[in-house]
Amino acid sequence: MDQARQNRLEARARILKALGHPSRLLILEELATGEKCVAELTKAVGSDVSTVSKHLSSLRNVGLVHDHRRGNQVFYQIATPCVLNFFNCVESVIEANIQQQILLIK
Amino acid sequence: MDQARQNRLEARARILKALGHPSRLLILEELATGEKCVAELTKAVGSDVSTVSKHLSSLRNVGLVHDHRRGNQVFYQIATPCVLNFFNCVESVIEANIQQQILLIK
DNA sequence: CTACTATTTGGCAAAAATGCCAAATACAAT
DNA sequence: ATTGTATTTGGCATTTTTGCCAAATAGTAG
Repeated sequence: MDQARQNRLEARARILKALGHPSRLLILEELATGEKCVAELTKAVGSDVSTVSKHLSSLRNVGLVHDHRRGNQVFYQIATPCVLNFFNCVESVIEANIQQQILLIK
Repeated sequence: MDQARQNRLEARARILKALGHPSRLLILEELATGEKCVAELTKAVGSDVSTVSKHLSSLRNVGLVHDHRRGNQVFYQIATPCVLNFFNCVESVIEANIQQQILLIK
């Protein structure tokens, strides 16, 4: 496999891996309606604030969200609207699974 | 957070997690042109056949691919065409990253 | 049945991800 | 400067993922 293809696949995988966690998906859903600060997201997720902060770092590191400080709080927002297309893509796979009785809920 | 939402997020995360590995993305790309047997995919990936077999299990377990045996080989195919939409989604995020100089290649 | 090819599974060690607490940092207000 | 609130980082234990080898299983052919 050539190096360019390898790099491209790794870049894609990094983004998808960042999406592969329920809390991080929840965060993106919360941000879909507009920017939110860490405290708000922490409340929505229900984990320790340090845990949520690290999830946010994961999302930021692959360019899925942006952040900016206002006063002493940090607000996160979805980086590009197209991120939300993921949900449609995933949902159609889940739909197909249901019809084929592949249960993803464990 | 209500249980239904939690379940939905976990189902989505499971699919995205399965997509979060370069070899598994390569496999899906290979399958985009039509079904292939394990040996062919193993050659494309370049890992041990047992490793590739486990990657294929991951993809099958979340309903991204189907398999069927013909003779003594097993052929894999993409389960639903919409899976390929993922690549477009990811690519648009990568594009945005490049413009903002977030490098995903390490 | 035996030999052969193709694939999967078990087992294991190494690596990465997860989530908490405690400590550090950033900023605001007094 | 000190205190208080908001967020991030360090450290660490636990869990999960990864990838190889060896062994088991599935099927074909002689």
